Amino acid sequence: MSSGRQPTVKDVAASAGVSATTVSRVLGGTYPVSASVRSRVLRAVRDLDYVINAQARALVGGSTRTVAFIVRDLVGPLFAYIGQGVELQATAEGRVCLVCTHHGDPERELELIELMRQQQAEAVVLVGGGLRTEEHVRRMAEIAHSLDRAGSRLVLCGRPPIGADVPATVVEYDNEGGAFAVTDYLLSLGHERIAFVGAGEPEHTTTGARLNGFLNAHATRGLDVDQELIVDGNYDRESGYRQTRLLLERKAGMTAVVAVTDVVAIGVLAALRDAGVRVPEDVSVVGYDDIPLSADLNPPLTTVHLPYEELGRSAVRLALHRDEYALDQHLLLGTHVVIRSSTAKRKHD
Amino acid sequence: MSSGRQPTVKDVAASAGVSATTVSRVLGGTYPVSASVRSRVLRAVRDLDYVINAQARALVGGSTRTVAFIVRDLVGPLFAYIGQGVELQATAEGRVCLVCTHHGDPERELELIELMRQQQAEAVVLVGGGLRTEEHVRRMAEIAHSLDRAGSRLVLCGRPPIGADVPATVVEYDNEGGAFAVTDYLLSLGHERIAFVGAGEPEHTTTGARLNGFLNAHATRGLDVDQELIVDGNYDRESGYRQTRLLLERKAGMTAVVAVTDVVAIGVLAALRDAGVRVPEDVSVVGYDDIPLSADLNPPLTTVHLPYEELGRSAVRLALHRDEYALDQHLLLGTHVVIRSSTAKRKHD
DNA sequence: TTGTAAGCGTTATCAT
DNA sequence: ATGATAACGCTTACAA
Repeated sequence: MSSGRQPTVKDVAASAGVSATTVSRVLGGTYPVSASVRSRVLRAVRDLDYVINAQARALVGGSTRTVAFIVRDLVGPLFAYIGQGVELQATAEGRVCLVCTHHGDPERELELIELMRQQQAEAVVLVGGGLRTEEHVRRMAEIAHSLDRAGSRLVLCGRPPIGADVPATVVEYDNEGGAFAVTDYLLSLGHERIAFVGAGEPEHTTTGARLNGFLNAHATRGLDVDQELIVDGNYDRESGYRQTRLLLERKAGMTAVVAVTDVVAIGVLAALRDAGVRVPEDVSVVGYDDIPLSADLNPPLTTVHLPYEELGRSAVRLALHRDEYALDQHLLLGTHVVIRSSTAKRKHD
Repeated sequence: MSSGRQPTVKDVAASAGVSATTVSRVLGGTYPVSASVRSRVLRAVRDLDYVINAQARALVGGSTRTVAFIVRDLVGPLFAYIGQGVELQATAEGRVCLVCTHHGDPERELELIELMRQQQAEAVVLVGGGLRTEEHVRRMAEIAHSLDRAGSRLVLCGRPPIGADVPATVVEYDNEGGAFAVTDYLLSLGHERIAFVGAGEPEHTTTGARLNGFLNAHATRGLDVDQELIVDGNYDRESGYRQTRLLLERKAGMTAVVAVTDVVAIGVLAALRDAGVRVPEDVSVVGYDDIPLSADLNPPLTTVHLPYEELGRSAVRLALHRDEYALDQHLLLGTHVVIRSSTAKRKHD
């Protein structure tokens, strides 16, 4: 009965007493086939437990119906939500998703794009911010052209465009505007010494833009920023914790903290709590991203809301229908401040 | 110069003045090639910006070097961490990851497995619990055989085995044992009326096993469980919130709550807080999963720790090296209770 | 060491 | 409506 290998169209054809072409037509549904033949074929398919070989189909058909998304990691809440949007839209459009993580290594990111090009992905979605160095941008532009030649599409999701004549789809949210708004909110509460935690990677687009918004909010009000209050760190909870401890130890005297992300803010909150500093009575804290758990933190976190899922969905939608849109696709989604309980008016002492 | 299509081995061969076979050998590194030819080929590859077509290679080479993981959703913290483990191990083994989400729909889960079979995935990893109905188990067993015939491997990650002679790899953690331990801990604190929140899907393996552990812990001490305290719900935060409100409204009089997951526990905590019930002074709360944020909740949550990442890594490792292991692969990873601040001795009034 | 030819499983083209 | 044949891009005998 069953040999060792998988049944192919030929096996099905033989079993149904028709040609391979006919089997293909029944399965593809692209062509008229007589009812009797159709049912015989379908029966053979069931009997043999046949499934089509997607590789072979892609080889001749042209498209793999595959979308790739490349992300820092799967566990960052923000990335996960954007990834969710990517996956949902891809599935809705009948595509399969490939996923890879680069753990913050830009070199690895480039390798992964190459890998996805080998996989003939229809679109390669880069989720989250990236490096902004001249070298990196240049290589990214080259890659965009490579993908374009291959009929694929580079999509920057949560990252600014990399050049006017670079074939890429860009879907970003307003990092600078959101940071401006939330900083301005703190200033309006009377805070004058506001720390920025997580400025460690200024060439990184996300950090850079958020830091700019922070600085601009001060500049707009004619305020100077004490450089002592702008501290390093990456996107980890640990980083927020550590840097806040350092700020406290060196008696920086801030009455508010802007964390580069909600996850960092979680570390900030923990450090303050451990040091016996009350939030928001003594120090106000804000985050960025509005990850779903931020309302359940202690205290609930004031932050900037991002349309994460919409971001992922738009990225895929635009990339797959790029012929229907303008050539230089660029979508900037809005953000808004969500006020919870981690912020309060500055207490004048 | 460049035509519209992607360069192929033939183009590279022509450009380097060699045969396609030689190009393949250079790129595959599987065969001796003279240094001069090698460098000419590599130059042509760079000049033409050639990348190999993974589909075509898979078609002839046999393997796609692809691992699929199918998960409820990407944003559930536990799933994300397990998925992270899957992705890490797959990458470490030189594989590419396909990812799909079924949003809790068992029917959809089966469809996705079929899709992954078409994609010729080397292994199909099902992350998280599943249905335990006779019908579902039967179909799952069939699928395991189908995949096996196709040279692929079904992996159940966080789900019990589905039969002795079913070709599948199983990596689970001790749901029942963990639930037993954490319930026992609450009983040892003097609690007698303990609610179980999230028993809505008893045919679901995860819920079923945890509920069993909860009941056994009582039985072992010869205690009866008031059925009123076992309430419905799924795995959402909202569910935990809603069911807790109902418990309070109907004055169930519990002094402790076991939530089926940490995410549900977050809802429980929120509902208690909103009702002015203090945790742990008035009511103790425990979760399950030990998601990374559970230490940052208000108050920090006592819960059961799972080796999430290890779970995902083992799943992939075993599946890809199944020839080196026993045929019936079954790994049961341990869990342990993590005591934080959401639990306290029952106050006798 | 290198080249020729066949074949992987599918679909598109051209017959019939 | 159905079938034969070529082609997709690659690798692996087999030959030289």
